[in-house]
Amino acid sequence: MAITIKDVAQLANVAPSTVSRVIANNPRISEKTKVRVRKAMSKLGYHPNFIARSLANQSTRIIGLVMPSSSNDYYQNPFFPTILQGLSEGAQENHYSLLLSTGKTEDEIYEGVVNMVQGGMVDGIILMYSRMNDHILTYLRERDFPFVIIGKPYDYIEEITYVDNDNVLAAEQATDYLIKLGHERIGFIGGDVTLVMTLDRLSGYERALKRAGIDRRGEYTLHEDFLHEGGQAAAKRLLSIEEPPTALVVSDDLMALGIVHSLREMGVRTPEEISIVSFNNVLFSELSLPALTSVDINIFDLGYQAAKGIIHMLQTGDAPAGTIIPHHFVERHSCRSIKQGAMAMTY
Amino acid sequence: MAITIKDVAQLANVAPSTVSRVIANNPRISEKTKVRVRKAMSKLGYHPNFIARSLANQSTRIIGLVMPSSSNDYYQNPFFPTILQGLSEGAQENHYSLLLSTGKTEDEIYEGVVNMVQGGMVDGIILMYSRMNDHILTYLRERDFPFVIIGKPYDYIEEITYVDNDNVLAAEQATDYLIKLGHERIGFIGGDVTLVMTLDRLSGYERALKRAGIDRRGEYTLHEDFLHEGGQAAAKRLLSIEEPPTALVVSDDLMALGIVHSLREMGVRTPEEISIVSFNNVLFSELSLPALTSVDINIFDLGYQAAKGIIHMLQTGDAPAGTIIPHHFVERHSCRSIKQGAMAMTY
DNA sequence: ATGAAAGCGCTAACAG
DNA sequence: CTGTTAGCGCTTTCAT
Repeated sequence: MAITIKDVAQLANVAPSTVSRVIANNPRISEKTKVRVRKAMSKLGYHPNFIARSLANQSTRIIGLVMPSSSNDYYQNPFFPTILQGLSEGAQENHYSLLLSTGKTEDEIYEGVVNMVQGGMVDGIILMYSRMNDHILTYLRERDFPFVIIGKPYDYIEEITYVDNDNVLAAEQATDYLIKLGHERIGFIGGDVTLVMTLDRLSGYERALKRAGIDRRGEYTLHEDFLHEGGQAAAKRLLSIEEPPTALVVSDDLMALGIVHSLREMGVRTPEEISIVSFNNVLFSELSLPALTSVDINIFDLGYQAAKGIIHMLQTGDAPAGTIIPHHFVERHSCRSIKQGAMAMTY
Repeated sequence: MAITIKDVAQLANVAPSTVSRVIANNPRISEKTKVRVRKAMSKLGYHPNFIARSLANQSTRIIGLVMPSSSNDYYQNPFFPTILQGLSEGAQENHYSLLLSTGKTEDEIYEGVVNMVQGGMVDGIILMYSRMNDHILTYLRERDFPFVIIGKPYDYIEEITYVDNDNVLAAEQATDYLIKLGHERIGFIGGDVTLVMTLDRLSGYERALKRAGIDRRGEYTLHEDFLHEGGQAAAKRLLSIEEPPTALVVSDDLMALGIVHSLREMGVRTPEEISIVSFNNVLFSELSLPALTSVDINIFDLGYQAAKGIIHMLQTGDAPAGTIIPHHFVERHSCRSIKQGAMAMTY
């Protein structure tokens, strides 16, 4: 058995409650005894027991992290660790810890969250994604349990604290960029259609086309899980269209890389024959060939602000509204102008 | 206040301890009362409180995860999330949770670990790296606290439970491969030199050279943090050598990508002018240009087995020895043969 | 300024 | 088979 508050109390000749007060740095304890107690603590190598404290306090200073159930893809994407780094830093600064949800299927994850919440393991939850009709979100709302969502809520946006980019605007700008380069046959390759992020980027894409007076073609929009097939399916589909697009807006760098790769295998070169702009600007976007033109969404900040947000909620009790993290466009070498007479922008 | 065991007891007309026994599915309770108690539980929506249980049991069913302090690089590398996925799956299967260490500096991390351990927050620890003279390792050993290390222990290898690849052999094979292709001027680009993994790969590289009767040249071995500079520094250094290497063994795919990129910018093409074999075989190794020849070290398994290992230790009390995860060589297009008369192996 | 005592919710002897 | 009781280690009234 480890050193407890009682051992310290005994050595310092005070009551356990006094030791507790010293730990909390209660001002009603005289400096003298504080010093004496602290000496006893370090002499014994005392360390407070978190579990006991949590039980008494009804608070653990632990934040639960919930990942989407399509975890395989999520884990593979550099998006995930970066956001985790942001969360970690935000938590650390306020002396909070992070508990990971495990579980592969949606049910397993749901159950895990219920255990975390009802089991009193966490003071708050961060949902690392936003999707439509999410059971977990509903559950947390019903119980009125503090949570922050990374991404734009699908419903009840006024009542939920979230951290997000302006994905509609970002996608609109990305599409605009392609339009300015002279492209009209522009496709959109999205990720998981149940994620609000995907929907937002799609509507930004549509808005840009509309404003430019370009008709949107159904066959130019693809939504699938291309990570594992490395974009093969998407590439084939695109090339089978009679009038294939000359440019693509791709919802994610890794997907973009897969598509570039597959198209190349089928003899279509980027950016010579097809221009691509993608999202996230992860580290390898810069290192790939061609280097990817990408929208940097400040992934780290997304995590950092989410951590700050939930901690703020827990400490003050009030729920800040949505926080929008700025994005910026990073032009590299995966797009070329197809205006008549323009120079090719190649690597 | 939430529903407690007492509420259930009252409704079911039994003592709290009986409810506790029903939760534990104690065989000494009659089916009748079990049913009655369970009915009461679901009627009230009872959920056991983890904290209280942990305090009484002196066990949390939580495993602490410790990442290296050079976290920036670590987080950026797809290695990290994949290993986490393995850990997560191994934990989930046994109903354990994962607590992340936060903290950027070595001191912060150390303090975090001490809090986890002495605070009773975790039953065991997984060190996600192995480095020489690690304070944390020493601390855990001194306290005789259960832990598993991912990577080969630098010291006391007989006394520590670990999960690792045979990195020496893997690097030897990778180097052999290049030698067989006719290369003699082979360089080695390692990562953090305090990581045992780096040392092992270096010695495998040296062993292969030695066996082939090739003198090792000091200037062919580079150790730096190339992630952020995208390999610029390494590329420059290599090209400044009078007789630059014709092939490289690179300790990590992401680094390899950075070097390929930088060399390309300086006019040196892979694999035409320089062959590269790297490690880890992360997803984008296949998608990059050229696709990287890489040693697949089964990252997921590394994590999965580590989780299994610590849980086994916790449940049985005995400490399994080292587990070696097999690796395999994945030949792609980043190397070419330079034997006289041989065909170039290009993409 | 400090001590005594109750209690956070659960488990585990010990009785019966 | 089930109830009683005493903790797990800490916090927090309520006294003094």
